[in-house]
Amino acid sequence: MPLRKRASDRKAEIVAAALRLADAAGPDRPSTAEIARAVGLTQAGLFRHFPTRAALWQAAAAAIAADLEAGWAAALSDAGVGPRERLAALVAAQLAAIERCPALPAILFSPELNADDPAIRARFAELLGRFQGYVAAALGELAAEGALRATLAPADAAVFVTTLIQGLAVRWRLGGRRMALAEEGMRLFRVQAGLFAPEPG
Amino acid sequence: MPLRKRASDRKAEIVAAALRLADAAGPDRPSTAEIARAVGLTQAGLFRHFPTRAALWQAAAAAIAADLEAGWAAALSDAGVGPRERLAALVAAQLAAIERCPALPAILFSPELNADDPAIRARFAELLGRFQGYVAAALGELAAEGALRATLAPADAAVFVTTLIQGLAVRWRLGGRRMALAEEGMRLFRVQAGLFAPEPG
DNA sequence: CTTGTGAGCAAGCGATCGCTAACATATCAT
DNA sequence: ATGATATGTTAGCGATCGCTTGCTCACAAG
Repeated sequence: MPLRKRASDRKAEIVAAALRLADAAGPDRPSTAEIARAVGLTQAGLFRHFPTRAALWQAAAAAIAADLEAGWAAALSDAGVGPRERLAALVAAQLAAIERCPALPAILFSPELNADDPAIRARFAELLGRFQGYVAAALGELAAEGALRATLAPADAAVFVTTLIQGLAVRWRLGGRRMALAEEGMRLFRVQAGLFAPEPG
Repeated sequence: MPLRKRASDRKAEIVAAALRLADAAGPDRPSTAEIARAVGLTQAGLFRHFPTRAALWQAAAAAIAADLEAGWAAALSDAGVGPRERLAALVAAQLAAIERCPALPAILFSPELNADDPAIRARFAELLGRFQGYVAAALGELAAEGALRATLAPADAAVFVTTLIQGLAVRWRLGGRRMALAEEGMRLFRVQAGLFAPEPG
């Protein structure tokens, strides 16, 4: 094993450590010294790879965006059968992404990262909007099929779905992650989807 | 007007300023200097009223708890007619509390304040559990009346209700508070409650 | 009018923050 | 083998952090 790692590997390592630490301390919270220690570097060594602390978090934001988008793409492609399966795949992908990076909700929704950096803020807003759009689109197709209650607007249903995911993630985090997020999340999602179905009468 | 204020007034003023600033910067974020400037004191003057910075946030947590509990008590008492009205009153009270203190969700759910201070963490966990309990109890009564779908467990329904509130609060905050939280929240709650009702057949 | 106390300020402490400069060495290309 | 480059280190900068010290003075009680 080489004593020194390639810059690309180090960058990924640093970003991963930052996200891991952010989960415990809060978004934007871990200091450069903490992050450096986590990857076995001196604090100054960090600045070989990122010109500034803000750049580090921009890279972290980009990594998050890439991970989310990959998950959505997979959900939208291999579940091509119908809107019902596509919706479930989207929810599953989102829950899986949160399990992979528990700091994700805190990072996406917290003001710390957003406040300072308008670029990150805009990027995250666009990300959240995209997911909301995918969910709403699937629900719209369900409505067109008559698979949604007449009294339930697809946009409202999308709010129910996305707030359920986000709320469960927060609950999972606060509860010390004792429950299995994906399993419990999909169970509740199926219950919710059952409520969306039109009355048989 | 006296040049100097009574300590009790100052304390309340300081706590209010801290909560107001926390909304913009994130929980636990505003420095003692910022808070002091907001109330027209020097940074050192702050420590006449709170022995430590942590004590300030403990007082803020207590203020939040008192506000929430007062809202719940009102909702539980004056809506004594039935579980349906009680549930709506609880949701309305929670939305109103969030409108009064927009930093509330961030403070309740963020790790910054909780991580350092186990006392605050426990207090907030108890608060959230209480609200969840009130909601679940009302939904349980509805179920006993046969006013809930047979396939819908009251505990699951309570998750849907609380995650809706919390999710809307985050959305409200991120969207720059352009929507009217209470109005939109109650509208969506009513839609959701409609989904909970048993099928007429 | 005096006096004790409570509410405030100016100044500065040690620690930590993000970041830079100067220097060192592992690794790669030739 | 050797020079160039990339990946590190040590040391330290200025700013800011929470907090303490020593002092001032407004205000209420006697």
